[in-house]
Amino acid sequence: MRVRFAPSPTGELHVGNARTALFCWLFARSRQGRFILRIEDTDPERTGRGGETPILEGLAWLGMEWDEGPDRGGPVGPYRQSERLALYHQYGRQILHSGRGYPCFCDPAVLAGRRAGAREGGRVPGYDRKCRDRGEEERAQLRTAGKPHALRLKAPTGGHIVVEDGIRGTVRFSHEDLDDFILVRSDGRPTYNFACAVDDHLMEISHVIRGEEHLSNTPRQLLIYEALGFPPPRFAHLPMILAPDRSKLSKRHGATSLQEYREQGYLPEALINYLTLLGWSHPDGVEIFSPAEAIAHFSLDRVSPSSSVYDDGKITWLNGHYLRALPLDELARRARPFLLARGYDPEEARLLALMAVVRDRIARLNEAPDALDYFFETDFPYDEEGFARHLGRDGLPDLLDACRGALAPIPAGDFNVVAIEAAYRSLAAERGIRAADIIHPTRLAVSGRTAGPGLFDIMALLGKETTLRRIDRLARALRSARRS
RNA sequence: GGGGCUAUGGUCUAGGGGCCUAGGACACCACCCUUUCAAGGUGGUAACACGGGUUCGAGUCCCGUUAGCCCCA
Repeated sequence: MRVRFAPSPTGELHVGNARTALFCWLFARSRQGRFILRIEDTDPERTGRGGETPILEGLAWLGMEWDEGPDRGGPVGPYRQSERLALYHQYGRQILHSGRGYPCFCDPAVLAGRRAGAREGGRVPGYDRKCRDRGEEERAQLRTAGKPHALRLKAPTGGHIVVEDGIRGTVRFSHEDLDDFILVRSDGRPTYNFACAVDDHLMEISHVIRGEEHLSNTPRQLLIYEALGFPPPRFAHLPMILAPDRSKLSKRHGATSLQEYREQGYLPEALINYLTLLGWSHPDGVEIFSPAEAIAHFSLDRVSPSSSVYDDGKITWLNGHYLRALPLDELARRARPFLLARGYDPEEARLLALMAVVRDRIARLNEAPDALDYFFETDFPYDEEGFARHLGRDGLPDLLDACRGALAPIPAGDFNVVAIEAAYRSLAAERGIRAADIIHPTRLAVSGRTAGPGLFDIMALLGKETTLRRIDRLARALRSARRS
């Protein structure tokens, strides 16, 4: 079993491509096969500045190790199409000499214009086969005249061709709908279909698993295999991933590249789990599982044929789940860079304590700096609504003074959750009020917020001195706000 | 314009003729827990695109329509 993932080096690994790679990988691993990486870089327009590095990094980040590829070689290299040009030319000549193809001298610009015209006129935009029946003499003449030419396949004109798809079953295409398409352009570059067929054969690919957008290309590739006398591989076309509005997933829908997911604090284990669920289902209906678990149960017949809409809510939920499942030190290790980016650089022990207190309240690592900022900032603002609400309570500044008084006797070294809570509960009891009546204003005082971790946890983490200072600060702010 | 693929709640899906008064997950709503917010627990709302067939019986098979997507580009 040999399966390949063949991305263009666009400078980023798109989620759709990542999912394709994932299913190829799962399939290969589930069948003790080889997972091969091939870079399709013959089209300069699709070959972005970033190149292939982000793609390799993305795959590695998700934990999909490949057995052969441009960076590590293998028995059937090279693994970049740009380094295989001679091969395409060689097989192009074979097709030409065997009479299964012919040189086409038509001007590409003229053909493009005619295609556009045909489309508007409501006619079939296929090639009219003008060069198909030229005599050898005429061809030689044109060639010596230096006229540039492309190589076209002499496609069958009657009957039909059948694609046996591993996910969709039998798909029939009529030969009439396939024209004499180009194999090698006049500038020497192979077309996608040609390079793909030649490479898949030479690389001994047994299963071509790719996106549904290539299903319509498959009969063309089958024709190439036939012309070359190659036995065709098996095919399977994966459903596409759509944006919430059912259009193609693009940047305006948020994160689309793995790099972006990483920057937003998604965990690779959550992403890979989510992507596996997009189009495949575990036979036992389980939704949370490891790659190893997926490999153990993976099969193409559990892949759904219909395209799926990417659901931001679900991946976020899954990420939160994995975040909570992480051992605390591991969570801290992963969160550290996100905190550092904000200039927060706590000691290890403190970081662990902070993460313990927010881990249930964040779904992505990049939320950590916001969730923890008041532990690092001193002049944080107060939540407006919260401040306004407390402003309306008579005697609150005095009550805050009482809170301070209740906390003051606790030695700084014993300023822990138990001691603080005891002090607050007895203060509330003494005054005959609910603990909540002092807890809420205190929360606003120490964090500026109305929501967050348990108040006693926050105070203990802040320490006695900072806690008291912040209680004073709010009391002062309330008093001056009431005066004005 | 032609060809192809697809069609179960808002979303991901289970289902491959009777086990379906259509199951699970996310989201949503309610309740519980609780100092807030989360997390967690419990419960709930919500779907077989439409129309024809085939069959004793169709979400499941066939045909058409519609819609979405893909390819020729």
